Amino acid sequence: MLRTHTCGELRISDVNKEVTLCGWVQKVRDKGSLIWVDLRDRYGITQLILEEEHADSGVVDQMRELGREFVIEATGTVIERVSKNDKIPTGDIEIKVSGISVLNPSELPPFTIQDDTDGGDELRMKYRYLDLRRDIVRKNLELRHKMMQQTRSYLDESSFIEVETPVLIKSTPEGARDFVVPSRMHPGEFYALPQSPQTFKQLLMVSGFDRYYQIVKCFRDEDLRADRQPEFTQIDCEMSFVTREDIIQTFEGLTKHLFKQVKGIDIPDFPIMSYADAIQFYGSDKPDTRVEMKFVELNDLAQGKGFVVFDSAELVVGINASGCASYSRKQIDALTDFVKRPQIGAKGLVYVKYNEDGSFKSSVDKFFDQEALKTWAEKFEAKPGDLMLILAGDNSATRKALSELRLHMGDELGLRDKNVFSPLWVVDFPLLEWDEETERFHAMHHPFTSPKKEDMALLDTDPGKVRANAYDMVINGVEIGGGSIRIHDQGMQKLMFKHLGFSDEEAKAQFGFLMQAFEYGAPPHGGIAFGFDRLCALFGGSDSIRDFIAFPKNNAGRDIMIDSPAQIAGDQLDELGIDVKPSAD
RNA sequence: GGUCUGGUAGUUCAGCUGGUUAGAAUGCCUGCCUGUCACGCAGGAGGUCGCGGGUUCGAGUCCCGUCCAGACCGCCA
Repeated sequence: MLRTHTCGELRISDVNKEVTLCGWVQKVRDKGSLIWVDLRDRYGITQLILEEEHADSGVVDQMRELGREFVIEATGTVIERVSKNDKIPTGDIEIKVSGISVLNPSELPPFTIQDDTDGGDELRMKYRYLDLRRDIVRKNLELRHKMMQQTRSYLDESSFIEVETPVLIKSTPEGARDFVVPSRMHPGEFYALPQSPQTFKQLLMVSGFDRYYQIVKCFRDEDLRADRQPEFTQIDCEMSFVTREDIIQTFEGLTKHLFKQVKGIDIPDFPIMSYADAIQFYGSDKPDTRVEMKFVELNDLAQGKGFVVFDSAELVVGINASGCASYSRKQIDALTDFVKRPQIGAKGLVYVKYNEDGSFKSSVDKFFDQEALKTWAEKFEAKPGDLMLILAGDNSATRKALSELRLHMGDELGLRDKNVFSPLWVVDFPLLEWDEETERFHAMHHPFTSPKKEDMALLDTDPGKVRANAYDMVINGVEIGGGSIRIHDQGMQKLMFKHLGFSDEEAKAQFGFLMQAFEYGAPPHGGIAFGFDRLCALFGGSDSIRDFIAFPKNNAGRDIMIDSPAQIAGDQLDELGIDVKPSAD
């Protein structure tokens, strides 16, 4: 070992020890006859000191030549500091340097290696290896590591077996776009990277593994977001001989275990909410329940009074913002602008102020008298001092818009605290969703999701009404995990493919191996998959998953450090039997 | 595919309704400093204002196009 200690471990009790430290030069402070160097490694910072008078002049010169991020080895004696620094754990001591050697000099880094770095995102990503030297980014990866260890420990103790499934698989037309990989040995044929190990884990259930998990990379060739990367990590799980309740119990347990072990927080049992309720009361299938403000529907009270916006609307619905009656005209105009943004697309916003004196002031006073507005307030359970915000229009678009407004008000009122965690299960999703473009149903979750027994009869009469044995875990408005009880009966699976518009031949070509497996004794089974990157970001208090991934891609799916994706050489293309069209421009 | 925001010194940014030689902070370089730890003090270097075109006597500033980055909508079984 080049070093005797790390830069984070020496304390006052180590005084007089001869030590050798290795690390990166964080900072040189040359005070003339006193020179300090902050030496940094993964474990912390230790201060080196040299007194010009009492030191070898060669060492002094070497010390003066050090630059930021030089890698050095320094030998010396641990001494107690004259003036201590209580901001760092090693602040009581420093190393009186007797010898120093530069293991490797460094170019001047393009940004400062500090928590409050002066570097912008693009620069940080281009020099990600330097960015990862920063404390806060490294801590995010340490958090990720801990989450991974605790996940494995919990699942291992619950008799789960981690099994690796292939990464080179087959493309399917359903769902997200696949990343494809050309095959050299089979020109014109392609592998696909898995969007999830779904079919393989179901096959493992057929094989009798009973409890499977895998912390696994998955790939989707879709547009990115702050919380979406083209390659991402799932905690993928499957269990046999279970009901929905068993899955919920097991993985609520995993989540509570992680909160306890990683954050030291005890989380009470998760509420269970139906998809229908989530949409009705929150306008979203992933409600942020840190915020109250449930939707209140006003069609019965607000329609037929001559206000054409309400009268012509499919839905009149609002929320009550507690204590916001004091909002100024300017603030309410800002809220109106917010809902009118093209991304939200509401036509306008109706407000009703419930003044402290018990009177009402609204933007629809022309159509509704004080008595009428009082009945609204009662329905909202509003109190004097509250502000009711109401939208009207087409059912689903209006709910969506009000959901955005609800979250916005939650932000304004400071209700979306990063240190508060509000998990819940959303269950009974629709099995099928009508797709206007292709004019057919497609599976909301995936085609292996089982319908609820009591809704089976509707499959032929009203397929859109059939509910699935599916569940999502939602925390603070983020979809953290989702899964379902699967179909294990080949007849049922065939029926499902039929409803999804697959011909027998197509179903066989795509998923024949699964249908065949179901003929050989498939146990009832179900599972769940967690978005691991999102879970880490949630635990780390961030909306973006990028800083919880060592080497993430940017908004356009590009890695600007290694500059990928990139073209490949012509003879590589030839070998693969691929012709690349010249680009359209 | 679309909407919005941004691109000016190594870096983070300011630069108003177009008008002398484009600024600040920080970083960097030189010198000074015996208790610094966001050290301090003095001095210095550092710019194709993303790129292309246009309007104008004159463009960092206005217009058009384009590239890059970020957030979002569509998309994400």
